[in-house]
Amino acid sequence: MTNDPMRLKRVSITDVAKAAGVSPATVSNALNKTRHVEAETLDRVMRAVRELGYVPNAAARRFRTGRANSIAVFSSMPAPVAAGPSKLGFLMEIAAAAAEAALHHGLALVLVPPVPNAAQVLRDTSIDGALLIEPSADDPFGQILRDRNIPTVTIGDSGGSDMPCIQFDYPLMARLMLDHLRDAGAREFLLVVGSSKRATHAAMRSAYLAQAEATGMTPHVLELDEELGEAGATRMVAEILRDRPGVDGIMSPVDAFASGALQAVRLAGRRVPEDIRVITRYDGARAREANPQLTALNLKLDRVARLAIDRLIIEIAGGVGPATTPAPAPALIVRPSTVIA
Amino acid sequence: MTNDPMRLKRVSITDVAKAAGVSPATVSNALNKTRHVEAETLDRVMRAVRELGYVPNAAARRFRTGRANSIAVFSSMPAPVAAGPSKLGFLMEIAAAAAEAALHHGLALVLVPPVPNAAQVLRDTSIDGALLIEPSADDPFGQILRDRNIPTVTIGDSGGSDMPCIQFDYPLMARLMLDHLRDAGAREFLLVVGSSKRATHAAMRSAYLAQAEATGMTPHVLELDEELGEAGATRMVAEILRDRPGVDGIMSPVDAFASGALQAVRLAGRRVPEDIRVITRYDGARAREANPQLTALNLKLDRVARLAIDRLIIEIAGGVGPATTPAPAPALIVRPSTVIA
DNA sequence: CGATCTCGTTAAAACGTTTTACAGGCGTCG
DNA sequence: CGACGCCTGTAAAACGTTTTAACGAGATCG
Repeated sequence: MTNDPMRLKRVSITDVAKAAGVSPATVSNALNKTRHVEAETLDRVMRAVRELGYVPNAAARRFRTGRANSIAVFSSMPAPVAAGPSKLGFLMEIAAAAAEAALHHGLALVLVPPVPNAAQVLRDTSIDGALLIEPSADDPFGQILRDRNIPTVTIGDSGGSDMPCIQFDYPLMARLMLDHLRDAGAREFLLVVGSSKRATHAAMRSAYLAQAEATGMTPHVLELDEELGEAGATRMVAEILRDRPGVDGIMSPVDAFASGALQAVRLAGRRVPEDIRVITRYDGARAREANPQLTALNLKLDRVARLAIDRLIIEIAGGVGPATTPAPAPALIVRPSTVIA
Repeated sequence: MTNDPMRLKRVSITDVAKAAGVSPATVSNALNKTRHVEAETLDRVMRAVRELGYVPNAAARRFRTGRANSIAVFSSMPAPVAAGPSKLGFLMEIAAAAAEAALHHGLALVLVPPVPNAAQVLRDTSIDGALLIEPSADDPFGQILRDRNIPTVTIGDSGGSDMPCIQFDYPLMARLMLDHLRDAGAREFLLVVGSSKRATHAAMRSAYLAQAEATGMTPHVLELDEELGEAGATRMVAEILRDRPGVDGIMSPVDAFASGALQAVRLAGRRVPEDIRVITRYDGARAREANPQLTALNLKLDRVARLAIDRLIIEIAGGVGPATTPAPAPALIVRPSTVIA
């Protein structure tokens, strides 16, 4: 019924109007309930809609109203440590929960993986708002989103911008990891962070250094380009293990680095966790499938994603909301990489 | 520069035209390279664009051209067995790879999780095409997509429709699983399938029955509503294990069912794999994080997703492509749930 | 009873872009 | 030299919807 053989022109609101004997404006009002229309008229309109199989042109509507009914989720974490086809990570976990939450508010979620030409999404498709995951201080997506003033909520940390943020408690995360390493018996441990300007690295580093000073431990900080990914971590950590035989613990906020470190330990012929304990922050596929499985933090990303969507809705509506919303407290998940089963 | 204090009206193509002293049409042609414009004119236009900070209105463009520059990925697998915030699955794995591939072609990917109001995405946002994952014969999304004649590529099986398809080799999948179970020593095994009309269930069932007949094995098929998810599988499989003490193997195309079955075996006080071997089809988080880890198939979903995107591009362009494209052959991943380490 | 208000409806404008049809200039060919 | 074609540019239409301003009819009020 709805489409005739020769791929006819789609039926428009004026066709409906004509069929129902009313004006296009009335049809619009009837469908969107923007103004009251008399019951009898409404009925005629609805019947015409049904008979003609009218379905509103989303593109035209979006054009006219300026509302896109969709939001995007970005992450500037480079591919080697973020999502990859087989290594679903942070981004995808948030995307899954966010998509569901967004849909609940009538918004579609467009998924923007960390590839070089990702910014073109902002040029070629219209979105009402964006989620930005753990931006660095000089985040490229952050720049563009701000320039276009697209309502944006950041997840983790605002990266120094004034965008609203679902704030991770980085100090608490660091403390959980540090304390657990000590409790597990480590006395001299290595911190592996990324070299980007992300809050997670900075916070982890300062908490680590503070603790080192307090306990008199000699600090070892390895700073790694995130592009190097897991293999890079293996290589660099192996070097350190050779130079600093006293190291008996490794912590990293980046799961790819931790899992790379695990490799390095194995290659060095040391045992996990007996000789060296390894702990990471993000409990993703890498942590759970490592051998031995990695102790990590439950970041409760599904709840974080929902909070972010809720906050973004406010922002899009032009309402005023809190500059930062605290994320739920992370919880330690103890696994065999730090304690003997 | 780009936005003045009082949140001024966005600069449009006519503003640029005025500033450059040309017509809007020329600006359009200059930007899109639809026609040649003289070098000197082009230069004036580009300068004006830069100075005014013009950025084309994606919504208007999409409205005018009818191209949305985005595609959607749907799965009608109910939430209990498909993606969930913490159980990233089939859908998300394909989405991740598809998003990357799509972006490569200048298309954004909108992620449509299996929630009740998912169909509204088709009403409220415009898309050029869709990916539909393993549709059942009476798939609700399939219906709508066909009605609206939105170019669609199905993944796995076309669900009886005439949509182009990246075809899984279900018989081969079944054979790999059946043969491996036998090789691992199982002699009387149980097949757990969903009750929906999906090709995977039908193919698995018929291969199973054929093999049973050929080898003289008494067949046990458990058909389960997909909505029941993992817990439902545990309950029902437990019952069967009680009634049929001879069962020494369990296979299921659905990872949630297999992992539920694993629970049932444990509850029954039987050992995996010594007493009962368990094998599943989809190698997702559930399979890899189960205890013991589940033997499964590598479906090479990243390559499947890329194939699907390539095929969809053709379909959107109105070109003619193959009705079915074979997916790469699956490969068995042997894990402790079927053989002793 | 005239003025004012409310209610349902409508005509027309507006959104920003691409595209179509045309115009003028200039070179080329017959 | 006229006809024709090519090249660069432009005016105007078109896309389908929402929104604004206005309109007529009836009700209400002074």
